[in-house]
Amino acid sequence: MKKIILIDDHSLIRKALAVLIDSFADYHIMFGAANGKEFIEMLDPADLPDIVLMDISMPVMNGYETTAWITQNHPSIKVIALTMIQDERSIIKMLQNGVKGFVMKDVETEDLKKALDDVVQKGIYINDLLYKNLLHSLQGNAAFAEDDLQVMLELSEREKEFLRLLCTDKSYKEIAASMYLSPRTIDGYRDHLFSKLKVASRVGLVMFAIRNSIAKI
Amino acid sequence: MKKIILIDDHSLIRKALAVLIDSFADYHIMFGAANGKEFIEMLDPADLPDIVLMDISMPVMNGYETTAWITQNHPSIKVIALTMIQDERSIIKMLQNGVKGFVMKDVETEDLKKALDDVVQKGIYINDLLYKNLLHSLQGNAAFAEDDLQVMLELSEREKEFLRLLCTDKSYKEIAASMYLSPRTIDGYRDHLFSKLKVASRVGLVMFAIRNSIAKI
DNA sequence: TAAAAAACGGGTGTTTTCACGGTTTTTTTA
DNA sequence: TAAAAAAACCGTGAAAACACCCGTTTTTTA
Repeated sequence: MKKIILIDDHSLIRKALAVLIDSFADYHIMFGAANGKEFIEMLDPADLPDIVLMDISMPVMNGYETTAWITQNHPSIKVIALTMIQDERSIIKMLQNGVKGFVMKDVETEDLKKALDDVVQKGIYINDLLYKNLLHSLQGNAAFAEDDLQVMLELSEREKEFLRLLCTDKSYKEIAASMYLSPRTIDGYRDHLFSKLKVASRVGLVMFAIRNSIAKI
Repeated sequence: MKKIILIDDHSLIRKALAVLIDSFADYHIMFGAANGKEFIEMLDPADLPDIVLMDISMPVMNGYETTAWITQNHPSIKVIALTMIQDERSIIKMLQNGVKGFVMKDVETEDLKKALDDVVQKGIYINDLLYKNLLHSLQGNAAFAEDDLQVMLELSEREKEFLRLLCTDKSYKEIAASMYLSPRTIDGYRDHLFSKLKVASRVGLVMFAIRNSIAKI
């Protein structure tokens, strides 16, 4: 009997997947969490799961960060990513953080079962050539934002929100209004990020936000 | 005997591909061009090729623009894209512009032959599941920069060069120095692009450049 | 070859951004 | 629960960005 934890901010999806997976003979759901932070709080180090099914985009602590944390702290846990979209950058970033498989959210029951079985038996699940290609192209591709990863993990939600707003035509004054903060505070955010991200202008911050998918293109 | 034209700014690649393709029994190269502009100038409307093998990144008139022109003006010509990288956005944009197949530049001889045969016989060449997936995801994906395409085609090389430089920490003064222009001229470029791209700040220009792959992330 | 368009350079003034110096309040954590 | 860390806040002045006006030269096109 393999133990599974679900992490997804949509409770409906958690519920549906829980029912589905509990119907499989060899698997049962330990619990579900709405995001990485909640997961870490609920996790009992004395009773670890075999597999974590993880959504990528979540508030508070997203799939990248949570996968990185699991790989770091509990490498025996296998992470399978739940994705809606087949975005190359997301997939590559999840692979870099140690994910062992991908399952589309609109997947058929058998495919989900196969993903679980494969990860248990082979340690990895590749559902089609797309990921093989990506995996392959990843190896020959050194031009990735490796350096950014550590910095990314140190950003607060408020800072990420600020970075998203930077990627618009808004002035700092307007951004301050959007965030219900004084323009002076925004100045502090900016100056702080300048030194944290080692850039010297708003454009530098924008480029960082884009590179790391904090802001949508 | 099918007629082929090669468009690639690297003359060595043109040469190599020409020799290779001329060795195939059923194909011969009409001529090669270094970019889209040169191709259009050399093209004889009374003697059109069956297939154009097109590089994506070229100076003066790139693969997107040239493919769009061909699809518009000579829809009977089948375009096969020559790519070095499997970048999702590039592929989607080429598909949107009417490309009929993709061939990696480091492809095996047989694969190139098969691409040509498939495009002649079936009208399309899909070398693996990657592109099937992309094609599929394209249909369900409305969130694409359709509106930008027309504007993109109206940008001069100098403007694109300027947009690339905008995506850095450089000030306008430094950009002017890089382009060997007066800061006043740069001001003009900026103001002109503001109205052309309907944005009101440097960040707006940067976002446009990123969206349309003018600047690399 | 005249007209149109694109590229280039300029002046002036306002607004925004950035650098540098800080303080106070809230939240974490040892 | 006290100390440390973080988040929020602020003033000033110089530098950069932006808005709006303008003319000249080169290239394209009709």
